[in-house]
Amino acid sequence: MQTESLKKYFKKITPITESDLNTICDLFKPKKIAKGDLILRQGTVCKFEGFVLEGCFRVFSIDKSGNEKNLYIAVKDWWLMDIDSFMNGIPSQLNIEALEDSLILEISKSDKDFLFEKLTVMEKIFRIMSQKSIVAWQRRLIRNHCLTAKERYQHLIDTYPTIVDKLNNRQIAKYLGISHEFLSKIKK
Amino acid sequence: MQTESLKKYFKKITPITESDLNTICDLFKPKKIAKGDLILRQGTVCKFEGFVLEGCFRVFSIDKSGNEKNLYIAVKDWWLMDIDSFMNGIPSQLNIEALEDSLILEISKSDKDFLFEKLTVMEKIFRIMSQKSIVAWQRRLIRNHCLTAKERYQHLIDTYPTIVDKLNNRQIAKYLGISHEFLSKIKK
DNA sequence: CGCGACGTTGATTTGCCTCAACGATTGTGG
DNA sequence: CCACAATCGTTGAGGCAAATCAACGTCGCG
Repeated sequence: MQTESLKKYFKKITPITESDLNTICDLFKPKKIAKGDLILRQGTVCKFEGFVLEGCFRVFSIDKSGNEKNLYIAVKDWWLMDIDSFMNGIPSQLNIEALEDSLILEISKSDKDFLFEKLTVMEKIFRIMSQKSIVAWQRRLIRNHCLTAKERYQHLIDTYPTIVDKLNNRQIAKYLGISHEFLSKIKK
Repeated sequence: MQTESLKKYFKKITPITESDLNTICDLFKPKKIAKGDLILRQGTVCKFEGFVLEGCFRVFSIDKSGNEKNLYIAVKDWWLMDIDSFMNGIPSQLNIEALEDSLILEISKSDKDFLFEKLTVMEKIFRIMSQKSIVAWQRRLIRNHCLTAKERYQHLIDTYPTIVDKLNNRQIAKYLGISHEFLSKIKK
């Protein structure tokens, strides 16, 4: 089953019955995305929440000078969405682009809201996921303040070697918040 | 009642019965903190979650060079804790210091876990709170990448004028991630 | 009064950016 | 399968944002 890794993912978060697991995962629909496709464009409303099964995406924003910044890179077992846009139905400030041919599981807002109403375990799962996410964002912010570009690059390699392998220098630079020329100089 | 603003806070997040509200808020205990007190020290386990009623705190970490970075400033209606340490019982990497004589509402881990088991609405409240928090952290990270120190300072003044009023230049600089000398130069 | 914390200012240094050039790699249409 | 364009990685020169270090005046407080 395509939902197998999603089920595994949920089971790691909290104990859950097989029945609940099926109810939840049945509403996630598989979707193939071709390399280069934008599945979310800033200014539009994010109508889906995606779980990556295969492939690689970048979630990025474009500032007023036209520079792209990668907020995060999503590979297997990562989530894709603009939370603010999805939750509140407002225009997104983020873009999501497939960096490879990819496969995701997608759920619509109405289906997700339905699950929140029907299954109490849904709230627990997403509460715990969200709290873990906050920790990660806080740590990343601290790293951005305390570490030099070189140290941040080293940390990235140490922490996510498999992600780094999938990215070219320009995407890595956009993630680290530096120019790709400077990244090239760092690597020596 | 001292829990009045906490109740108001929860009601804004999601509809909730008065009974549930009382069950939850009864387990939050008021606590006075004197200016300068450290209510959490890095290396120790965070055993509480705090909601600020009055006063002002800074949540900060100290890097290997001994530099302090303010992760955030908490005033009325903000939360105090190291989520990772509190959730998982591991040593904290954060410090929390009162910048003024303050008053908070505190709940212990066991009382909070009790509420999660007893009231399903608890999960919803903290799930929504956490998701809002993620949005804020993501935006802050983007600002740190895209904006200059001057622009970040201007954004801080525009967004949280009342917080800026409570802080001296050194604490503001530690929040913005710049030196206090440079902040002084920016302000002209 | 005297001390320590704070704010300011200047001189110097450094981390990183911008711009430009060039070779290497990849992708694509004929 | 090749030719060509487009994208990418590297390198260098020059510039700017911000850090560092040091000095000095101010203020609040014991």
